Amino acid sequence: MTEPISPQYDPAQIEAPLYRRWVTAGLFEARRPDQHPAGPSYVIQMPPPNVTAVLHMGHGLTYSIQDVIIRFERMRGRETLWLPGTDHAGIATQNVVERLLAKEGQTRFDIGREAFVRRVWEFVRETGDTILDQLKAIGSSADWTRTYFTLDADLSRAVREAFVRLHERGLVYRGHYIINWCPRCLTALSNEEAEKEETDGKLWHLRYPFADGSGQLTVATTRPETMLGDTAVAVHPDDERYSHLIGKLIRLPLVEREIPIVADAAIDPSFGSGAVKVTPAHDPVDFEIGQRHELPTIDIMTPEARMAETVPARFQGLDRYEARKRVVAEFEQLGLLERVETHRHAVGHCYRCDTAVEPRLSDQWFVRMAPLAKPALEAYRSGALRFIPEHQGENYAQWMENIRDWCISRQLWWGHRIPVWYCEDPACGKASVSRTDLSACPECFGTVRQDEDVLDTWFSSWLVPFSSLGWPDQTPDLAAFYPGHTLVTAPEILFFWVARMVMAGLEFMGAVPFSLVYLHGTVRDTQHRKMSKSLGNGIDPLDVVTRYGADALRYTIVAGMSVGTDLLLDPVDLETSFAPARNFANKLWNAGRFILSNLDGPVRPLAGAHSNVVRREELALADRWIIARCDATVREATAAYDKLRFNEAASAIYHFLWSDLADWYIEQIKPRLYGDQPGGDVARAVAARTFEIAITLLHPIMPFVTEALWQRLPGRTDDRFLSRERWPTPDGRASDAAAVRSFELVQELVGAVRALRAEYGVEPGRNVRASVSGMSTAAEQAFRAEALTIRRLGKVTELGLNVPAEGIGASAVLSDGTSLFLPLGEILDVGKECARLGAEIERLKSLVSSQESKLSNQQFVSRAPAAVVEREREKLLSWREQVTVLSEKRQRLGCK
RNA sequence: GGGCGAAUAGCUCAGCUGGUUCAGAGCGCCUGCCUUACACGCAGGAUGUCGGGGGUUCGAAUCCCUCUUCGCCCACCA
Repeated sequence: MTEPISPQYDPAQIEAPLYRRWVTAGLFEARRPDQHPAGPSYVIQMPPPNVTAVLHMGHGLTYSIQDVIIRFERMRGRETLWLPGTDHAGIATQNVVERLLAKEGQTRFDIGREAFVRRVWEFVRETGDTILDQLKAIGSSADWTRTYFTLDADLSRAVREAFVRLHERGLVYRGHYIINWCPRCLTALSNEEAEKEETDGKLWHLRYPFADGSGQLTVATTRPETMLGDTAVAVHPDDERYSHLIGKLIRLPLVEREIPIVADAAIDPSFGSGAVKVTPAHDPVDFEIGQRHELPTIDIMTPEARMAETVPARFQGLDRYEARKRVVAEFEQLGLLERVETHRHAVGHCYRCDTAVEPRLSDQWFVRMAPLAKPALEAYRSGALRFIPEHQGENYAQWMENIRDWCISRQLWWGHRIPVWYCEDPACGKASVSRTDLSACPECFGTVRQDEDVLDTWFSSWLVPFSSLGWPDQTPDLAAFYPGHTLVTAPEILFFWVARMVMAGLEFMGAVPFSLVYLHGTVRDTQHRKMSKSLGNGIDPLDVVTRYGADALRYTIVAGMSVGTDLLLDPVDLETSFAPARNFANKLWNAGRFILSNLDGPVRPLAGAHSNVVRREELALADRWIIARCDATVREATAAYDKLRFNEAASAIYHFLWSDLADWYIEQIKPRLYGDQPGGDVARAVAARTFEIAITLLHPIMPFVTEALWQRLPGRTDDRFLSRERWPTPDGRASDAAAVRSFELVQELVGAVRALRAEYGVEPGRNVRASVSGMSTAAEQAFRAEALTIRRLGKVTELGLNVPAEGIGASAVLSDGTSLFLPLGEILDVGKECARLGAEIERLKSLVSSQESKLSNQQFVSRAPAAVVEREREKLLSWREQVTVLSEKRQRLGCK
C-alpha cells in the first residue's frame, strides 16, 4: 500500500492488479472452507454468453448490473454465488465455424459430421474463454471456480435426463408439422427463434378458373409462388357469395391440376376476396385446413427454399423469390392476374442470420408446453415470481396463456444429440429414448441408429439453474444454491430463456428457479438505435475500460439507467458519456488523497468502547452535520440497492461524496487539520469514518477505486478487502435533525454571501465584512459556532452578529428570515441593488398573496391534514418576514 | 388485431404512496477564479405554459378520461 498517490487517478494501474488479488484471495468463491460461513444464500445465475461472443455494451450493461447486485448482497453478509458459464450456442457457433471453413473453400458436408464437430470443439477450446476474460476486466465478481459450459459432460447428462423424463411423462413427442425453417442455416427453428418483422409486401389477387370452364374465382395471396403446391381453395362456410361453389373443382393454372373448393371456418370472408388458396405444405393455417379436409400435401421446395421436382420443370431449381416473379409473370400473361396491392405484414426471420423463414412441413421433436405453462403461470399469479418492471409480468403471463408447443430438434451438428435410437429393422422400427447410448434395439436387439438431429440450444439453457449445480445428482451445491434469487437479463430473452427456466424449475425441481426477474433496458446510440455490428454504432466496453476505467464504465451504466429505460450512449463521443463518471472517480481519489495525507497519527474511533472514542460533546456542528448526512445516505443508498434502483443509490452517494463531503466538509475542517484550530483529531476521525462509509456504499458500483482507497486507510492489512467488509448500518442516533438544519443555514448564509459578491463583481481575493441580524437563537448559535467557516468560505473578514447595518451595502434574507448585509460601500451600485431588492420583494409578495388565499380557503384549512396546514402557515409567516426585512433594506438605501 | 409503456430545461433523464427535497440532477451554455486534494477542479448564473384538452380533489408533474406523438412485446387474416 505504499505506492505514491498521484493527483490524477489512473485506473489502468489500479484495476488489473487489484482484480488479480481479489481472485487469488478467493473473495468471489462460494462456500470456501477457509471463510466464515455467511448468512443465507443469494444466487444469481449469469446468463451464459455465447461461447463465441466478444464483449459488447449489452454485456457490459447486464453484467455490470448483476455484479452490483451480487457485490451488494455479498457485503450484506449473504452467502453469494454468481454462477458463470458459457453457452454452446448451437446455430451461432456452427455458423462461425462454417464461415471459417468457407474461407478454406470447404463446407461442413465436405469434411463430415465427426470432423466438423471436432473442429468446433477446437475452436471453442481456443477462443471460448475470451468473453469470460473480458468480463473480468469490467470487475465481475463471479465464482470462476464453478464456470460451466453447456456442452460439458455434466450438463449433457442433465439434458438427457430432462429429455427422458419429459418423454416418460408424455411431454415430448415427434410429429409431422409445419415448422419455421431457415433455408440458410438449414434447420428448424422454434417460434421464438423466428422473429417477426413488419415488412412491406404485396397482395396478389389471382384468378383461378373453374375446371368446368364456368368462370373464375379470385384468391388473394402474399406468396404467389406457393400456388404451385396448392391442393384446394377455401371459403368460409357461411359466405353466401361462395356457398354455391363449395365442392366445385378449380383447374389450377400453370400446373393444370384440379383442386376442390372447400369450406372452412378459419377463413375470414372480409379479407381479400374471401377465397383463399390452400397450400398445406407451406403454411401453418393451410396445413390445418388440409388436415381437416384430408387434402394432399405437396412440398414444392428444397431445404434451401428452391423449387423442387414437384413443380413443373420450368420452375424447378428457382429460388423462392425468382419463382414468385415467374409465377406472377405467367399469371399476368394468362390474364389471370386481377390486381396487386401493397400489403404490410409480419414475416418471420431467422434470429441468427435474418433470412426470411420458410414454413416447412417436416418431422420434428416437440415439447408439449401447456402442462408446463400452467404451474409457471400460477407461480406468477401467486407472487412466487415477481418482475421488475412490474408490467413485464403481464407480458410473461400473456405468453404463458397462449403458449404453443416447442420445436426442439435442430438439423445441426453442434449441440446435444437427441437421445433417441431407431431400430433399423423395418419389421421392428422401434424408437427408443434412452439415458445411455444404445448399441442395439432393446426390443429386437437389431442394429440402431441415433437420431441425426441435435436439440435446440435453449433446451440446455432452460435447465441451467440446476444443471449448473450438479443436477440430476443431489450435490451440496444444488442443496445450497437452488433455488436462486434474482435473474437479470434483457427483455428479449424473456421467452427464450426466462419463462422456460421457470417451467423447467417447476417441472424438475418443484420450485421456481428465482423469485425475481429484473429486465433491464437496451443500450442505444444517441439516435435511439440499437447498437449493432452492422450499423457500426457500437462501443467497445474494453476500449472504455482502457480510456476511462472499469469504474467509470460501470458508474455510467448504472447511474444512467433507471428501471425500464434504455441507456443512451454516443459512440462517436465517448467523452460526453464517460467523462462525468471518470471525473467522479478522480474526485473520490483526490478527496481520499487529501484525507489520507492528513491521517498521520492513529485515527480515533467514532463509536465503540474504546478509551479514545470521540465523545459527542467534542463534535463541532459541521461534524454532527456530516455524520447525520452520512447516516441518511446509508439509509437512502441501502434502500435503493434493495429495490434495484441503482441510479438512485448512485446519485445519493455521488451527492454525499461530492457536494457534502468534498465541497463542504473537507473545506470546513481545513483549519482544524492545519492546526489553526483545535480538534484536528476529531475532524480527522469524522472525515476518515464518513469517507470510509461512503466508499463502502459505492463499492458495488465502483469496486476498484473504492477498494484501492479503502486499502490505503490506516490499519489495513493485505488480507483485508473492502469487497468482504460488512455493509454499513444506519445509526439512529446519528440523524441529528437540529445539526442538519443549523448547518444548512450556515450553508445558505455562505451561499448568499457568495452570490452577492458575484452579483457586484467583488474581486475573488477581496475580503468583505458581513453582518447578520434578525435570526433565531438556534441560527445565531450556528453562525457563532461556524463563524470561521462562514468567514473562510465567504471570504468575510469580519462577521457581525446582531450588529445593526451601517452604510451602503447589499442585502439578502435567508429562508428563516435572517437578514444578511454586506457593507460594500462605493462598490455597490445603489440603483442595481434597489432593483434587485425590488424584484425579490415582488417575487416574495406574489408567493405571500397566493399563500394567503390558500390559507383563507376554508376547504383547505378544514380538509387538509393539520400538519400540512401548519407548514403552509409557517411558510407564509416566513415569506412575510422576508418581505419586511427586504423592504427595510430598501428604505435604508433610499430607493424610490 | 391483442397486450404494455413513454412524453418534465437545449440533450439524457430523476421525481416512488397527491401536500417538505416540487419543479430537480448530470451534460451543455454564460460569468469569474490555476484558492497548496482535485482545472477530470472551485464559485456564481440563465433556461420549464411538467405533450394538448377535459375531469376528480381543499390541493395534480403525480390519480381518471380523451386527443396527439413516439416506443416495446405478442399475433396463422391468406
